[in-house]
Amino acid sequence: MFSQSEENYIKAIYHLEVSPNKGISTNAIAEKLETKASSVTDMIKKLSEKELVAYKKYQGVKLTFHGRKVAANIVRKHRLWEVFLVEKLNFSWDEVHDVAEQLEHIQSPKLINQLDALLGFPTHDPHGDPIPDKDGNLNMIDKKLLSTLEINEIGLCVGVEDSSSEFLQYLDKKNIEL
Amino acid sequence: MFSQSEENYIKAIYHLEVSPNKGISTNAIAEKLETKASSVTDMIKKLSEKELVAYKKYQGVKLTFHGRKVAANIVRKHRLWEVFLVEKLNFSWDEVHDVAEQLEHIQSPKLINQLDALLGFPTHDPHGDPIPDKDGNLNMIDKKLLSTLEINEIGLCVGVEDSSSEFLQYLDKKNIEL
DNA sequence: AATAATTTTTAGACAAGTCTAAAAAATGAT
DNA sequence: ATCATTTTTTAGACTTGTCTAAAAATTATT
Repeated sequence: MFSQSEENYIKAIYHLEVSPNKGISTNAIAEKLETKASSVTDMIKKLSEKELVAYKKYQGVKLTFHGRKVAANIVRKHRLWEVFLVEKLNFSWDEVHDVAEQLEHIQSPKLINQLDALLGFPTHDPHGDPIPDKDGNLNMIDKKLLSTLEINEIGLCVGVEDSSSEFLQYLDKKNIEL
Repeated sequence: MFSQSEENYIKAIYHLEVSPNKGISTNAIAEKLETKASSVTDMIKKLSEKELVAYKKYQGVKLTFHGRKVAANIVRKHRLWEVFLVEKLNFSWDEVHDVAEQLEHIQSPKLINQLDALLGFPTHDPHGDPIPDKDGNLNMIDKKLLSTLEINEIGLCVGVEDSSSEFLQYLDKKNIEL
């Protein structure tokens, strides 16, 4: 399997890939993972050897098909654990991230499938983000920023961009929930 | 906190300590962790610096009070996760060990306390082993008759049912004492 | 008690993952 | 198009945890 570091890099690249066209810059990854650009270069080489990413010097990096599947699986685990923490263990939605960050690295397909079942096959995590299925696919829905809504325009709040505790608590105060 | 390796060593020493009197040998730890004696010596030095174990060269190693608490907490987590896997995720008792081995390293006191509650504060894991409480105490002393011990099962003799002289002298002859 | 066998420790090496500092490539500005 | 700035890569070093091989200490045997 993959080391925790490798998984963290793969996931970071996955999250940075808005469109799968252009490569992700070394600096962007370094910033996301709070590490140094030189460390990113090193790790990218290893991921490239394992064919999880396509990499050409100075050109940034892209996930391969296989890499994207691996990433989606990590995200799937992360989000299922978040649902578990909120639904079963009474965590609030702003407390789950750090723990889920650890739990996502647990290696056991059976564990995840049974957890999925225990939770009733949820489609979204507590922040409203979609949970990839076993094959790494997810159902996209069209979202717009709350700040771009017109006055009197009606919408259903389904997710947040910023999942910091401060912001989530601010939303709670404003009685905005998913 | 402690690294996974450190935690694994602490737990191994904890499990090897049948009576807290004599030190655990380097070789015994190496065998339990399927590693080499030289690696054990290296790690023991680090644990000793952190005051988790008391160590004197060539004399074996013993957990400190603090070390024993840390160990009990890891065992607590391991066994609670085992209960979770069996009770909530339909694992069978012989499937849980490897996954629990991973889950025991997750760092979140709230997670463990909530899990404990979800499971109804179980006192024993699916193998019948007792679960330490939050303070690391094994409240109920699990007593069983010596005659019911399996071959190679380890126990600490804490009392006798029959206190006749003949029986006690028989125990002396077998070098069994409290 | 002296020697043999075993256990433990030391010394030196290696892999993974990270860092700093410097070199190389790409990008931006005049 | 050239020079300056930014980004990326390389080179070398450090930490953690491991290993092998050899030295030192302990334990067992005669």
